[in-house]
Amino acid sequence: MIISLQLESDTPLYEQLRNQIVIGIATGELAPNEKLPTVRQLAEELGINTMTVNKTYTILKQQGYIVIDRRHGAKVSPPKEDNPAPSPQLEEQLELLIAQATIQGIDQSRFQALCSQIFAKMTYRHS
Amino acid sequence: MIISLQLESDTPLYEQLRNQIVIGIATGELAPNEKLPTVRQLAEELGINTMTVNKTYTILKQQGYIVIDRRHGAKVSPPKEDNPAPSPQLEEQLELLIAQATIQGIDQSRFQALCSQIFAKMTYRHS
Amino acid sequence: MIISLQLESDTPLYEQLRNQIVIGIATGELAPNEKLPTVRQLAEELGINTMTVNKTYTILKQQGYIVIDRRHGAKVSPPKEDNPAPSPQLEEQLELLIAQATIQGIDQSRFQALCSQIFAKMTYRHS
Amino acid sequence: MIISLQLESDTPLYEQLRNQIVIGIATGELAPNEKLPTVRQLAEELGINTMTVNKTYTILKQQGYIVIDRRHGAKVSPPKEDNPAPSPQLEEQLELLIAQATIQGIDQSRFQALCSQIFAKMTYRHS
DNA sequence: GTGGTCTAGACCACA
DNA sequence: GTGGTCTAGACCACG
Repeated sequence: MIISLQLESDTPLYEQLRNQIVIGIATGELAPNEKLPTVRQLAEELGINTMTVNKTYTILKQQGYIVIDRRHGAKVSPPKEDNPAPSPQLEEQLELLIAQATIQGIDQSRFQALCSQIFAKMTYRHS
Repeated sequence: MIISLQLESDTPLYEQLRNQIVIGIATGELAPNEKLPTVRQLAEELGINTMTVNKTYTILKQQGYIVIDRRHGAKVSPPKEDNPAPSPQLEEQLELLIAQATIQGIDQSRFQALCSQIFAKMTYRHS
Repeated sequence: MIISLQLESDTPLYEQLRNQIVIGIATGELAPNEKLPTVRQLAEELGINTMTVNKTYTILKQQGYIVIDRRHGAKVSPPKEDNPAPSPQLEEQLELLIAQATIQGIDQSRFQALCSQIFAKMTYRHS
Repeated sequence: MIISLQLESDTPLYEQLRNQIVIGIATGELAPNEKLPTVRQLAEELGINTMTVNKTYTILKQQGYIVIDRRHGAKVSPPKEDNPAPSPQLEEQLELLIAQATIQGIDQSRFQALCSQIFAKMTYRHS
């Protein structure tokens, strides 16, 4: 999996990293129960500090995306059951996103098409 | 227009303010070419520092949501022509949002329904 | 409020600190909405690193014990409503504690007396 | 006796194992002077490293819960005489637990009821 | 060899 | 002046 960090960005490194891993999980590039690279490996590979990677892993663990097995390191969490109730934060963020899209001149059908296109990339399976 | 800030939130005040104004524009609560309160008025009304409001206005201007006329203060930008090409940032944010939704167990149809629901809320206020 | 850390202990510093602050809140030594010392102050006072204190504050914030206001630093959270449903972890920890007490030869009435004694120290108020 | 370990838990394996054995002793599931399985047996049964089990036994011995006889292996210690003086660690842990409960909004009567409930569960298994 | 903890010191974002 | 982020490098706990 390819990860690219922008050092000049205003979003912190640990958050950029977290986001890319989350997307990796959703697209299936990182399969459920797949082992993630060790903190040190990833830190060296990305040219950043181990503690930054460590923080990312801690957050991903807290948010339930990964699981840390003391014997084998970090693994992707097994998939969740279907949950039809979206979290309030998700709704809030989506509302803001739709507001911005609307002002940009993107109407509903265009937006829904964009969603479909992104969903097509996500091959996440609930096996 | 009612603006409520959470002083204890993780998102900075200037960003909360920016987001609420963006939503206000999208819903039509703030009409195109409508005059916004002055920095000082808004700061006092919200009980926050003028520099914070100033930063918000600067960002909104940079992002094209408002125009600042030295003589008449800040105004909401005129509406954009229909633009079928979404900005890269929008796509990126939407991708992350959809990734998180997918992992939460929300499937495409459920997500699209949520979008429709939010669009309906906006259009309703609009008219 | 007096805080004493044991550097030789096997419980990490940030956890010792977290525990003592929690007890401080419960006893009322730290009142609701009271301002906590800044990260730097506390770090210097205790002779430890700022990041250690920072980690403690982050955890306390995540667990809802404190709230971080960007303008004024960290504050004790306002008191919770009465909640008669104990968390599963609390039950689990209490079960282990009671098991150990039982093996030590402490019977139920003695244990309950000990609880009463500790409760007497807690002057926490739901104002 | 059934022992279930969570490999992904924050609490180390040797500690999980130690806790479950302590509870087993308190409930009477493991009777005084009962022989425990050998380190190798238990390790194989649980699918973990022998060093982990070894560490658990060492700790249990240090804390007086078991005695290790080189000829006959590990046995549960004989019951203690009634000892009305709780250990300082116990008090400390209980204080922290009660502090957390208090802040959660659980009052004394509710907490005492919870204690009674747990004592009842233990005594029930005991008899 | 893994992640967890801690340090000393630096710079930045926020208000 | 506050907390947030990041670094380089060290040591420890766990298995």
